[in-house]
Amino acid sequence: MGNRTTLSDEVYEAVKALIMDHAIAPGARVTIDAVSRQLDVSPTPVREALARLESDGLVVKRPMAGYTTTPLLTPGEFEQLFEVRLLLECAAAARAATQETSGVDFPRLPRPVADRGYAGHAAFTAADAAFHDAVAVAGGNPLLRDAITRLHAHLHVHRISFPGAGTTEAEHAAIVAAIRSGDPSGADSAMRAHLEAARDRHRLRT
Amino acid sequence: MGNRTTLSDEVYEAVKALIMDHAIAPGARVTIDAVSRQLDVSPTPVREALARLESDGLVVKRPMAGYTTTPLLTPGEFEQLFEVRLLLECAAAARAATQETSGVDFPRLPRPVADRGYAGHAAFTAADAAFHDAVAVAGGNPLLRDAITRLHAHLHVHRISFPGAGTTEAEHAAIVAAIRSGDPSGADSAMRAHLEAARDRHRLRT
DNA sequence: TGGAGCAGAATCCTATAGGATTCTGCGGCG
DNA sequence: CGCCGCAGAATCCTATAGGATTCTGCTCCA
Repeated sequence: MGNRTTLSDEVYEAVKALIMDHAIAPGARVTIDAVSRQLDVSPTPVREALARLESDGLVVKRPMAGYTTTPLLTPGEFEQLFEVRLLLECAAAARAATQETSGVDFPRLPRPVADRGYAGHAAFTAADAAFHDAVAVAGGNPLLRDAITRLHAHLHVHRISFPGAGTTEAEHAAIVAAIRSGDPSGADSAMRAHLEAARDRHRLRT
Repeated sequence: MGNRTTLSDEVYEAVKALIMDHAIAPGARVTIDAVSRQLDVSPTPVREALARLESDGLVVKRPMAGYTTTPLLTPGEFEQLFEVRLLLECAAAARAATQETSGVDFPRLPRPVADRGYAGHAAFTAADAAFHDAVAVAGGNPLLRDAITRLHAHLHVHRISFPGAGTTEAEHAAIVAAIRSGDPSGADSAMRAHLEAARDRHRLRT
């Protein structure tokens, strides 16, 4: 079949989802055989997927002793993550305001209706990640976007604290408005305000 | 034997060196079998190493069609890279000036002797990378340091243009002086001046 | 009681084999 | 002359097997 996706890629996504869903506890061992049995594939693609996840910083390898998931972000690392996000994402938003973005679609968030359980939270996280990625792309600097992507900010934040809806959508709208009106410093400020508010929202729960 | 390094890691470093040395041309195909024969290992660890290199952005995978090295940076991407470096490394230098760094060793560059051979250039690149990494570490934000590392800036620059010694050592000394005297804005400026000068030096040769 | 030592089991690491897919060169046709 | 289709070869992807290393639990001794 003209399947354009390889088994290694599917395993990669599956294991990433397992980590995100807390199906694998933070700091727990990830045995290759266990994953291969659970997903009913051979160890080879699992090994390949774990190698990539290690580069992503989601698991760590100890030679001859297997992989373990990275522990949750400490409060200090949480602050460090947002410090880097402020650096990169504010710059991307400011750049986006100088670009032609009339045809760009900035995804909206799902309505923060009453708790839909885990699935709802996961969908919210995914939509928020999509919005931030859209801003990064609109910045027009692919290397900057890659640097933002490799932070895996949403994944790490999701692991420690399921996002609260709050006023996120309004903050997003303010960012989009500043970008579309061609106001770089306004976009920078709006993104900064949004990230600092999000940081405070999540910080409350730790 | 208590060998603390696994074959996959050695292959990873070996292939990275091959790319850096232009032993594998930019944009050329990297066949798993060829690498495994050349290094005299089985394809499995090669596959694992290439998966990691793909996460690093040094090779790209096309499903069912193998890996190819990433092409050289275009002039546009070169500018984008330095834009991100300015964002991250200036912030790291400024942070370093607020930290206790009396015991930190900032590596010096090798004397820019008339050695025009490849080994000399490679040593210069390695020493320059070590200096910039030391500044990133001194910044005290491990996540910021990781973001800088993942840019693989020195590797990409080395591929397109062997570094010219120039006045690099003097610029480095200015950065160290600002950091040690606890002057964040001075460190930021010094790093900015250094990166912009380096950018211009390399830009001349493209 | 607490720590060192050892045997068994589990796991990892590497090598090899077989089916599926893609790439390449050549001939035929418009 | 240029484009399409096809067969052979090369390559990739996955599965399985065997040797090497680490982890675990128990026993023994100070």
